Amino acid sequence: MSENSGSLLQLDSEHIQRAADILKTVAHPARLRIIDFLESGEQSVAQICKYLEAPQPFISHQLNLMKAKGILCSRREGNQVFYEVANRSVIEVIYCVRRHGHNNEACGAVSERE
Amino acid sequence: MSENSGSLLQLDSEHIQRAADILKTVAHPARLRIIDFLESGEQSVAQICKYLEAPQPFISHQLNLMKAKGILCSRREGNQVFYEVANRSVIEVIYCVRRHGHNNEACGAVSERE
DNA sequence: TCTATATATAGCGATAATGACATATAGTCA
DNA sequence: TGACTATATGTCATTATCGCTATATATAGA
Repeated sequence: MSENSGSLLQLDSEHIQRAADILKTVAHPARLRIIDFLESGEQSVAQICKYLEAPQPFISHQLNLMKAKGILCSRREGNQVFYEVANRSVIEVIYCVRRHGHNNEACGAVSERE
Repeated sequence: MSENSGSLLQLDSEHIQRAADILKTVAHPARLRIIDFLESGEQSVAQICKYLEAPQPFISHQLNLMKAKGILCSRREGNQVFYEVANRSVIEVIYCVRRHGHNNEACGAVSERE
């Protein structure tokens, strides 16, 4: 009855849309590096800026994007704001992609042409 | 010395870029559904079109995008072309995202506002 | 209150992704 | 060869994303 008959991942359209949304948000070099940096624990905006060597408004924007998607959460302490990864499973996603990269390097599966 | 000191995921800029690229390609409802559909094995373009109820040029475009990134691979048989997932780790990525979705549903971590 | 610091938001031009459509190519069979 | 089926490609308007700059807000301390 459902549109996903035959789907082993059991993704209905709602889950699909949500998954695409999360993935799209993570699929950005700066945001990946931020998540990577936060993997070891929370960091202030200033520390993240320093680590990525990027302007503060840019970082703030990326942080807010990820926070809006529930990927990060934040905590204010004085006039600093600390961000951390809200859900470890996002880290897992990146691990998977990294593993994918390695597998592909190994077998040279990147074929741009036929 | 490297730019990723402190990074536990050990992603250098090359890997970061590649990971972002893969994720960006996967981060699309139609492409997610295609991967989902192909999870159980190869399918022809026509079968994928039927499953997604989408026009053939649209599906072909999505398939070619994913093939170019090494996510899918294809095989011609007569005048049909069969596509399959080139690397199981992409499936893992989707599993992770799905798990992420579930975790977030459970704890209601999606906070659009402060 | 004023000032300094830390962070967030708004506006904008450039660029890229999306999806629809028309058309081209490849293979099969008569 | 020609007709037919299956798939791929090109064009294009719309929309979304990107990253920069200027500015706004929030907090702390004097």
